[in-house]
Amino acid sequence: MARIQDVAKHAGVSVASVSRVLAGLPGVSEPTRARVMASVEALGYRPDLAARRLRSRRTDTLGLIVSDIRNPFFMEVSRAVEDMAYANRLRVMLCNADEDPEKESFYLQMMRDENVAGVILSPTLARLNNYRPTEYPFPVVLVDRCNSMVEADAVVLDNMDASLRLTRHLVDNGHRKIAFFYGASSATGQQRYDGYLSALAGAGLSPIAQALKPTVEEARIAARNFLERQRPLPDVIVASSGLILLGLVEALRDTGLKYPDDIALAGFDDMPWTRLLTPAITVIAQPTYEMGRSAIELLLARIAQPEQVVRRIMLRGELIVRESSQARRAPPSAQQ
Amino acid sequence: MARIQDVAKHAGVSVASVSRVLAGLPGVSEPTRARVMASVEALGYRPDLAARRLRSRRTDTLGLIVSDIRNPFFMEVSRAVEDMAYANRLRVMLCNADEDPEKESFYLQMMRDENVAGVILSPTLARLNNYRPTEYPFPVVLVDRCNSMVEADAVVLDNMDASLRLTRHLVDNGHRKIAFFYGASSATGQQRYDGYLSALAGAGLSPIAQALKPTVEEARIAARNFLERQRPLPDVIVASSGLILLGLVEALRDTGLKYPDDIALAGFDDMPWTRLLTPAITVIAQPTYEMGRSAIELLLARIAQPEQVVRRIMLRGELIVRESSQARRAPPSAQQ
DNA sequence: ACATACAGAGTAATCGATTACAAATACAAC
DNA sequence: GTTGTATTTGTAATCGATTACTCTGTATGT
Repeated sequence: MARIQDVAKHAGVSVASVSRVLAGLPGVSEPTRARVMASVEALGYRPDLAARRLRSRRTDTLGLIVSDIRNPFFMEVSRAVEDMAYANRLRVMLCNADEDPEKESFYLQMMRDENVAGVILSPTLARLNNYRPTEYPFPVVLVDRCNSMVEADAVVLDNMDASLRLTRHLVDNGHRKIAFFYGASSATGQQRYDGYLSALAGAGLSPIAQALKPTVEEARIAARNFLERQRPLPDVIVASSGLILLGLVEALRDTGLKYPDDIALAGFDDMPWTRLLTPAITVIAQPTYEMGRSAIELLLARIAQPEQVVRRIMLRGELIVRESSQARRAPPSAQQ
Repeated sequence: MARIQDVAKHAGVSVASVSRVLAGLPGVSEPTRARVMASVEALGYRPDLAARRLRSRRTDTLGLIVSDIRNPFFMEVSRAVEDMAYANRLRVMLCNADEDPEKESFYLQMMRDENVAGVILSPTLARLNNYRPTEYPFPVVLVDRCNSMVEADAVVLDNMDASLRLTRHLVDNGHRKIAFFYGASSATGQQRYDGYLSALAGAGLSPIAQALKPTVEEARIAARNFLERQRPLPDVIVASSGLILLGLVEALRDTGLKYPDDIALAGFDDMPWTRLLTPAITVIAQPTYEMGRSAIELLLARIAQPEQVVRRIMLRGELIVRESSQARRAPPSAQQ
């Protein structure tokens, strides 16, 4: 492996000149620059990142800590971040905290150790609830999960609004007994729950809620129990996330209930299968790619300007109405 | 930030002793070890990774270069690798080459620059076809994609066998005109095509094949054209990957054709939606998690023993028969 | 008592870059 | 020709760890 010394010798200049050329700094004459570049090429020189980072105290690396990599939502967000990072010649360390505060802490510690330039984080509820920005030696942008208490750059969906619109749509379609299955371990689930409550209150209806861990299996089990025990059945069940929605669909399958006739269905996240199922499923689609892109933009801006004012980007979810949310043919509680 | 010097001073020992304690090397007395640990604790000392890596010429980091992170298959593989890495206190740099040889080269170069301990790679066809193990300064384990020419550690599905069994199942069910949509840009697609051909040859049938780029959109467009133009329609279409299968289902939806009555369906990869659709879809399920786990095991073994003999792990796909592959009620070309 | 071995601890070289500072050179103005 | 200024280049310190090597002091065997 050629070192900067070798390049300097080969080009007949000092290491400082080589370093300056490679860093693109001014104060190098054109002939020198050309000779250095030729030598770099000739020797196939590649700077040693460890040495560079040690001396310069910089790493062109970002951290991305998502709470569940299997969730297609985070998948899309990661992809957007990857794309942007690639375009900016930055490295990304992608970590999967798995909704586990301990793993999350481990990875945040790792980010410190790696001395990353910044982190994009979708925090667990525990962390968000006592979030102190000063705790981290690097800028952090929150993604997907944030609340109004927290003073931090963030990119989130307007969860309250989206959930409210989704629930109103159901009310408008004649549904009266509206159940809500939501992930209790994230701020997002909470906010969507609040939106649901708010819509119900507006319509004078009472809530039927079920908090659970936001995984397909948990949702499936909870929903199965619910569907078997709860009588009379509600008109419709709403899922606060794509994974929970999937669990619901599986539970319906398990119990032999048909939507939307036995019970209607709606949820968050437009996944490949939501429009393929028959009947297709009504959802709030999130602008996932846009969220990832915005997050990294906020982060890069913050890195460039550490003292900039805190910015929060709130994006609007798109309500996609499909067959699953139709009211029963002869709804007992609806007038229509 | 406390440095090792500060710890040494605080504990009243030399930096060498601190380093030895932290590395868990022998030759340190118990009292010294205890004092050092106490000082590390007291100062909240964390070793500087850049310095450590520069001096030791080691990075506890692995690279994982997948060809398409949106493909649920690679998603699961990544998760397995992540899990294992977390358990071994290793870092993973996850990169998405996006089926693009240029991006793949970029990331491999990045792995060199990062001086990673090893790489898990699902190579593009171009790279695999003139793969030279010696080209890389780190051990590489191939995952998902390999062929018998290549002398490299690898974890793959027995694609030929799986595809053969899937096709035979179709033949056994009375299908005669069997179309195959496959990804032309990966070794995997090729091998599955070969398995298909082999099964057809065994049954004295002739192939109807369609090579394409392995994305949902490409498959959807190609399938739509195919379904509109091709007459008579084949009895069944097989997709060589989950993404292509998804595109096929969408194309059927687009053209209003019903499976399995108008045309039957089967494919690779058991995704969340394959069993949820009605009719559910017959697939070869891959042991994805197991593949990721095996890949990292191979890699760690190779790192520990560089001169070990090359190993290839070939896993068996599981045929999951569902309704989508049933023959037509009154099949014109089947006897049954 | 003396040589030998060995465990424990310390000193200082080293990894390969960046960068502060000094030195050299070029060029313009007087 | 001298001086001053700007530009280009070089020298050497530095980042913070690891590790080769040296130096103790104690134990063991004869």
